[in-house]
Amino acid sequence: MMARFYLTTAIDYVNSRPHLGTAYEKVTADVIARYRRLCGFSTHFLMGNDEHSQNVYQRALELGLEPRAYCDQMEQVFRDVWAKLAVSFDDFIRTTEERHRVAVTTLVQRIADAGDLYEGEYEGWYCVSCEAFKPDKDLVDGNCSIHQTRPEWIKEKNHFFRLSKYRDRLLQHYEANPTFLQPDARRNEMLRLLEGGLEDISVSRTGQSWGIPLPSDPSSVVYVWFDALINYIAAVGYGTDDERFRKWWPADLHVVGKDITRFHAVVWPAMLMSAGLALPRRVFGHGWVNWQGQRMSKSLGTSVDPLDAADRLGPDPLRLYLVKEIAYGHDGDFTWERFEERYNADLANNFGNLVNRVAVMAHKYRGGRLAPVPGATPQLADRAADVVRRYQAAMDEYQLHIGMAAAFDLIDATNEFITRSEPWVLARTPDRRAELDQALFEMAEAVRIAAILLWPVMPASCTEILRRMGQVGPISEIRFDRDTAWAGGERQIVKGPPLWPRIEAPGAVAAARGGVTASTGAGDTMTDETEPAAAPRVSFDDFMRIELRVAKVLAAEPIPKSKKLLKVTVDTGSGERTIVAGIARSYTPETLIGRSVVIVANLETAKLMGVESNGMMLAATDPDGRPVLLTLDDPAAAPPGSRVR
RNA sequence: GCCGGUGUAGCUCAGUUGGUUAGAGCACGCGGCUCAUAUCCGCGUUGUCCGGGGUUCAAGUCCCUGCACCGGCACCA
Repeated sequence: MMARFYLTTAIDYVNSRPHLGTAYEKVTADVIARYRRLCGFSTHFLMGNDEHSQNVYQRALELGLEPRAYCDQMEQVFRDVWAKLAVSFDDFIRTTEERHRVAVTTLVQRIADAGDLYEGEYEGWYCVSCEAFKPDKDLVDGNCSIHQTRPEWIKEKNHFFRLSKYRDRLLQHYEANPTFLQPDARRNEMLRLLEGGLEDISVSRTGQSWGIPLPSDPSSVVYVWFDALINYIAAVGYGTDDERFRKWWPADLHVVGKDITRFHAVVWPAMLMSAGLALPRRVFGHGWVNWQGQRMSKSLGTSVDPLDAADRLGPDPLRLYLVKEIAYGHDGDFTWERFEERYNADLANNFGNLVNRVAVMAHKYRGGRLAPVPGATPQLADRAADVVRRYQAAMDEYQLHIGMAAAFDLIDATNEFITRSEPWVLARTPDRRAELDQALFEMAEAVRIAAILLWPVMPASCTEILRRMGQVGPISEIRFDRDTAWAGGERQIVKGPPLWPRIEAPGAVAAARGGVTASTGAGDTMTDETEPAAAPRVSFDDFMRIELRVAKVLAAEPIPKSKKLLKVTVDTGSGERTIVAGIARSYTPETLIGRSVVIVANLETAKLMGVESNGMMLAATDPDGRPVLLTLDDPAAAPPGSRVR
């Protein structure tokens, strides 16, 4: 039986479209999946969407849609992005699917049967003003530290999972399986957490309909996190197809963001232990990709920008950047400057130029037909074998960036080899014919091997390079072990246009991207690029429910102990009111006084740092995340109270 | 304030379980080649590995501590 490999990524919330950070996770997982397939594993690569979130429910309601319909639209948005990035998942699961419902119901029942689910009450001090339970540490003399009021002792019915029961077994598992959670920094974090002890966790929510009912208490739904994790077994037939489940479970690898490793490396294994199921073999917590130095934000439309590199240059250069330039497991950064630098250095100057010069020489000197000289000792073969070995060792341990570096070592070695062997000199010397034959063959052979190594990252480009290097037969028949070995045999080299033309002007891709956005308006739709077509518009009536008004700042003062908040008193035309605004990073109180601003006048009140805020000041967010206040073109013309629309 | 992360060449970053003389790419300087997308190859310059203390035969790496910067939350709903 063929060895099998099952890997998953986190399923994504659908309340915003995918951004570079999400794409990073999928691309790296895709590279692993493609590498495994190349190695001959029967591979199952799962992705999907997480739809049972209250945010999703709310978002759908705001848009006037059935939640399911909203999720249908978002699924297409996600699939389109994944297609654009050449992400080759084998299955795409949604938590609203029947197979998922069955799996959740079955697993929760198994956990209940094991005695690990109990009905309890969540109780604690509840501060009404904060609308939150307050841990003891947040109480000062029994009062809420923020509101100075005595909180209420409240009990709320809930179903709990006996997570605490599994602490020792989890520790043992970590002990026995040092690579269960990678990288080590994540593992150490979890060990510390486990050593500190675990508390049982609430796994149900009452009063909600959007979710999967708890078998034992249909008035509750399974908490979205508990629900979501189960997708990994639901997708391979748990509760619906035993044979399929036996084939694929346990997963070989869960690729997840470092922020949710706890769920995957503690909660999820405990759930599986409770249900008597095998644990995933490994969890990998990858880092963040920042954009121009700042953290990706789901709410920033601009955050999808780097994905447009895939529109302009195809997915491969972006994929290479993400995999090669960011140490897997660490945080990384995407900037256009660096992207263009890497593109020119690695792709245009090195790999692309190498492919081109080899093909051109093959044709110029030998009409494209190359073959090794019988009995000749290849000079590049050892180097290639060493690279393949290092590449494989790195990739098997998910050290993707090291694998990439190894592959590029072979490219460097080939460029060096060409300089050393000087084919153009050999070509001028008739009695060195055999040397030229051998040299031309070797460089083509090295490029062929490099193209296989880089194929998981740049599938389209490398398929084309393999074709040019004389590969016959489909890529799917290439097998890593056999086909990365130094080969002989005659082959026909094919010429072609440069794969990666140099980006000449600094900032060209980023700038061109802006131009493209503007010119694609030719589709004469009014669609805003930054909002997915699937996010329908709010109605005019809905918009008019938001009361925007001009207000004039009368006074402003910092709020003690707060970094971002200012307490601002404004004149709304019909009186004064206090607004707490998170603008202290950009504005000092003095600069605000006398200024006309735009406020949301009918926003529900909120208490922030003990100050009641009655409204919201509108501000844009600059690329560094700092607020920039909206001001009026002619403040004198629109007195406080003027409606904004 | 709490939690987490980072600090290595001018810039962006690698540095395996502690182990010789601390690396790569870009940039810069010099030289070479002409098959190639003005590409490639060779040589070269720049380091208080943030500071201080400790463990060790040996510390960029481990421990303690200080500083700086970043992020998340507390608080921008």
